[in-house]
Amino acid sequence: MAVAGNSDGRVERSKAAVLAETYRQLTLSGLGGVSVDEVARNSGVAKTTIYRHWPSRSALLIDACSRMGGPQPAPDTGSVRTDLLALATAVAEQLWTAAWPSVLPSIIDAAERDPDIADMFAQLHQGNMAPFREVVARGRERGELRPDTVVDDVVTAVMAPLFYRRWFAKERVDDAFVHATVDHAIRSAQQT
Amino acid sequence: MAVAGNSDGRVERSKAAVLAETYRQLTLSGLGGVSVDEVARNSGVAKTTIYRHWPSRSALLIDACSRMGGPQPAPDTGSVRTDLLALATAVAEQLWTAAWPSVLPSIIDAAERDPDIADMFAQLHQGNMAPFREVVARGRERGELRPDTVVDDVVTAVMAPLFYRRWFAKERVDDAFVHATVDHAIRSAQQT
Amino acid sequence: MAVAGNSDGRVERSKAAVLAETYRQLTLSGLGGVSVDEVARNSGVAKTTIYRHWPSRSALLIDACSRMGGPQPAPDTGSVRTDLLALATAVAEQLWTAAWPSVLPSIIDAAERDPDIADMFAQLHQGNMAPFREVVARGRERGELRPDTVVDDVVTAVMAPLFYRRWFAKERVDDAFVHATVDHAIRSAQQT
Amino acid sequence: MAVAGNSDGRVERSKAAVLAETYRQLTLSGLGGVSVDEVARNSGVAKTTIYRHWPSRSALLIDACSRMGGPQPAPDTGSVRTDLLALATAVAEQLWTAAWPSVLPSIIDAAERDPDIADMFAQLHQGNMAPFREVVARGRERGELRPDTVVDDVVTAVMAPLFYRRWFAKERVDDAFVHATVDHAIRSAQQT
DNA sequence: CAGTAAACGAGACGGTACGTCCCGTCTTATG
DNA sequence: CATAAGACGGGACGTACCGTCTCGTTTACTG
Repeated sequence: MAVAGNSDGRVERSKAAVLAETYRQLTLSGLGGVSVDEVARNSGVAKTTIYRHWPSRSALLIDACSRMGGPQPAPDTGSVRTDLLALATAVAEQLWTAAWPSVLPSIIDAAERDPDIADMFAQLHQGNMAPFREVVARGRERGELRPDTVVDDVVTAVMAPLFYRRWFAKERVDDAFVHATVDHAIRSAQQT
Repeated sequence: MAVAGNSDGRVERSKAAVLAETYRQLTLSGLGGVSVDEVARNSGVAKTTIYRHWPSRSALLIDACSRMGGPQPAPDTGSVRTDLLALATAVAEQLWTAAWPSVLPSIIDAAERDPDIADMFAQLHQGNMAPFREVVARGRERGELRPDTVVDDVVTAVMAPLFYRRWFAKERVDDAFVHATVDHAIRSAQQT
Repeated sequence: MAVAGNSDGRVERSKAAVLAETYRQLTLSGLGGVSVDEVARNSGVAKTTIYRHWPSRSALLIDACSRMGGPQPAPDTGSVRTDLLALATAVAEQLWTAAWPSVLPSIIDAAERDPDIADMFAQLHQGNMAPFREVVARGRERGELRPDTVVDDVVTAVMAPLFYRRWFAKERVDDAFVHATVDHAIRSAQQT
Repeated sequence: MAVAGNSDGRVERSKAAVLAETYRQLTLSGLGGVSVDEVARNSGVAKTTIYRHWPSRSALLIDACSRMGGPQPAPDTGSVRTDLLALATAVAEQLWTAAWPSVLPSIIDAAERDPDIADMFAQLHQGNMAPFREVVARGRERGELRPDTVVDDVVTAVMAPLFYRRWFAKERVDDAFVHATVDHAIRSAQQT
């Protein structure tokens, strides 16, 4: 029967090749720099095939984007501060060195007008923030933070300055900045 | 003499019509959604003329963007907190209601690869933040903030959460959030 | 196999439509009056497609021109004079009534500067003169003309006055003129 | 009064500069290769001024063309044959070496559709042929040619082969060809 | 010698064409 | 039935030219 049709490995191979090339262009030039023709040329997969697997350029971009920035594991040192510091330092490092952050603005831009992309980005960001939320939640349960602490507010307090510095101020953050930010965020959730 | 004479108003009229239409498209679809042909069609200005005034589509976009978000006047109530609250509330309001914030991500995206656009954006953002910087500097001089306060850090502490909520979390901020953020930022600069 | 398969008739249809419209414009306004955009508009074939089949406007013109003035069959009445008269009369008729002769000057003009067009025109004219050459050659073999007759000289003697009258003198030739010209040409090749 | 207004030499100077540059472009690229903008650039005369003196590009071209190929003086050796030979040899020489013959096809092409250009060309050609007509007429008066000789037919018989060889056959004519052609033309007008 | 009118340069303007690149649809032949 | 190959219509890009226009300056003749 071969109902699922996965027996023929071609589909997987095509999709993989297309996504790989799409990802490559994505990191080079952002969402707007991805050309279906170019993807077809460089991946060796025919344009027809691409449009068979993804209904539109947009869908392909969504698919490729949603695989970006694989999930960090949440550290568990027993201290919110240490955990958050580890996570924040890693994110700060990536924000200025990895390829994928340069794609974020174009995704956010597209999300501004395309609900599907907005959904994808929400999920993507949700995934990326998961370790932060987990670490904060654990800290609250351990009593390090006030029981009425709103997890997202703490996460926001940690992440927002990093993103801001990456894209609005152009200055790269150093360890001191990350430390101060994390301390600041925690203190807010500890104060009476 | 009067060689440079602008007495022929055609240039002004053309430029104005083009910039207006460009701005319109900009707020509708971001940087990537602006088409020179479309601008020509809707503005009644010939494509040739557009290219006579701006050497490239990019230059036109830069010009149009740099006129966005006119400068807020800096309030001076005698209290940093009140001043910052007023400014932050206004910005928060605009972030979710005005047309131009939806263009920001596309600008930031373009800036990621185009140095000219990066420069324009730096200047634009500089301009938009000026009142904040002024208000904070005044507070520091009045002794409301520690003398070693770094102005930009305070501004970052106020703005970052607003931007983060606008584009990463999709939740609109309320007055309570703005208050908390401003208080938080000020407290950091007051603590011993 | 059949790799090259022309089974998809679209190419043929596109090419035909484009060439037809090009020919139409050609006869109306000469080489210089053919506009690719106009051809695209009137033929219903997209400009992109036109440039897919011809690398440049020039190539399209060359292609369209080289199909002009289909080959006359060479008559064979057994007499050079009768044969030549028939051919020359037909040419004279066409020179003043058909559409394509009006294109010749623009081709000759272009050939003055563009070697590709010069080649095309040489071949085109070669084709148009073929029946004349054949008829003269046969007459020489039959002994009607001296054995050392240079075929091209006879053809020139017949054609040159017709062309001259068409474009330099504006007077249309009549049968008497054609007769005199042909007789004259033949006599030159018969005299001792 | 100063009605004629020619006292101001600027008009003459402008016209001369424009015509010179036009002529230069004309011989380089034919009628179609003349660009008013380019003429303005290279002549130092403003486009406005050009259009002040000539109502259209076409008019400028007509003006420039009509000054081409200054009038040959008609030789008078006392023999039609010698006179014609001199003239024909000179023309043959020019056809392959001078600059202006390369413009003729584009003029003829334009004449095909533009009556004004047709008139200009008729007059131009008339002027160029004048010496030939004069020489033949004198020969007829002297009795060298039959009294019922049609002048234009003799001129045609001499010129047509030269033009034909220049533009249809690409082979340059030699002295022998010119001699044969002239002899041939004269003989036709002598025969009973 | 001041005033006027023509000629001029500089260049803005709307419009059409050029040839290229991309998008998303389509048609066909091959595995 | 997935695929490669590629034709197709459509839209945008940035450049060149055409002929019209507006403006301020120079030049020469006038009163």
